[in-house]
Amino acid sequence: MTLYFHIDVNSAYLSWEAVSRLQHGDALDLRLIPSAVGGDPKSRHGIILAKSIPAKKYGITTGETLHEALEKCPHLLVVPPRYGLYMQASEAMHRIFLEVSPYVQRFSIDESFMMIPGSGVDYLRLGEDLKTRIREELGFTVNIGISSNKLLAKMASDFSKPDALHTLFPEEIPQKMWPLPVEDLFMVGRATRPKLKALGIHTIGDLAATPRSYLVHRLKSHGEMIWEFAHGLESSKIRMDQSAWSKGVGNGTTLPRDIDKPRDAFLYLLGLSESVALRLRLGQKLARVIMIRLKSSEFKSYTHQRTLLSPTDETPVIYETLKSLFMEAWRGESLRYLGVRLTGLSEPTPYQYTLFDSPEKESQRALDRQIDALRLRYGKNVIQRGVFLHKRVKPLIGGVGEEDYLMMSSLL
DNA sequence: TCTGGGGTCCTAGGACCC
DNA sequence: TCTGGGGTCCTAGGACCC
Repeated sequence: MTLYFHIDVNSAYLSWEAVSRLQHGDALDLRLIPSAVGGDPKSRHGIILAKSIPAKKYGITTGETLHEALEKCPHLLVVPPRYGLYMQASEAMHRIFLEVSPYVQRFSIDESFMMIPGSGVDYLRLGEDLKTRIREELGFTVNIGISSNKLLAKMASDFSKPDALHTLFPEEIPQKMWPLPVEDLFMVGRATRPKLKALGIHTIGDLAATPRSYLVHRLKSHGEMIWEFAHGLESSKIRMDQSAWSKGVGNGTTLPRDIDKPRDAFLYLLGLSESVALRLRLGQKLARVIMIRLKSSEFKSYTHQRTLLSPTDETPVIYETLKSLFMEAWRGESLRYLGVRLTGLSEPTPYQYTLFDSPEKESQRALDRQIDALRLRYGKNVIQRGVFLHKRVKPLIGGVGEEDYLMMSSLL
């Protein structure tokens, strides 16, 4: 029988912070005290990203505001996130996985699936050895779930934490999975949960006992999917060699303060264009659809998009399109967030010039590439557009920092 | 000191073509 | 003047995940 493992780092960001600090001579282990990784409230990024187990005992939850967390636990130690460090830790763990099996799917920065082919494998031993190896070589703990498909392996890895190994084979479903609250099921989120409650469905077992046709009637294809999940039915394969994104790439940011002038919005859009276009070019893709996302100070979010005649990876084309999209979409209210997303991706070779492309097209692409090379070699701050001088807006906004460079560094 | 950022997939309506 | 159906593409919004 083919086996699937799901490996999940316990309190990932916080564990990695703790390990890094210990390695750099810090005597304090963040995992042993009430602590959290969180953003900066001054720039309106103040939410809890990860918490220690002692912090959890105070009722602190991921996603809540730092303000709320500090009310629950005034002596909570909060440290800022360092995404570059987390990418390194994730990479190191991934390299260990590949020594165990070539069939590894990275599901997120701290979760992976692994397929173990063949029969007669001592999977408990294999799992325990993997846990031990990660703990001894990398200094942090993981949960491992084992089953005959990815869904059940993922459900198993969530059972009890930390540093635990669980199985959830089909015959164990009634005993181990059906008693759990329905919101513990993968793909039952905060919108589906109340709908199910209204139907009298409170546990995963209740969901499994509900007629499939009834759920399809009420919840369409989503209902069908979660009914199958409740029965442990899932058969997707390991998806290998996936980049972090394959359908689209985006960057967005909550603004340090509300803005209500297009001129201010344009500066952020330029910074977002630079980072998203750089990522697109590093991934060697072109995009045909450009989308802007706006969020008002009242948290009302909306999007506007345009499909281009020919796909592009050029920063100026993306930026000019975004300005135009902004002017069409903006409802005149003050804005809290601006985001950019590029989809409709294609391969850039050979570049398809249209009849109307100007000769400057070639030189613009060459310029973009030279700037990319400089940023990769000397860091993202080595070169920036003049409009950002003496401004507080960053010339590259969003996740194009150490993390993406690290992802790409194996190519360079 | 209110509420992050980066993804995927699905649905529904309208345009457009045959 | 009115009446069709199917297929594809585009757009906007919403649900879910980490």
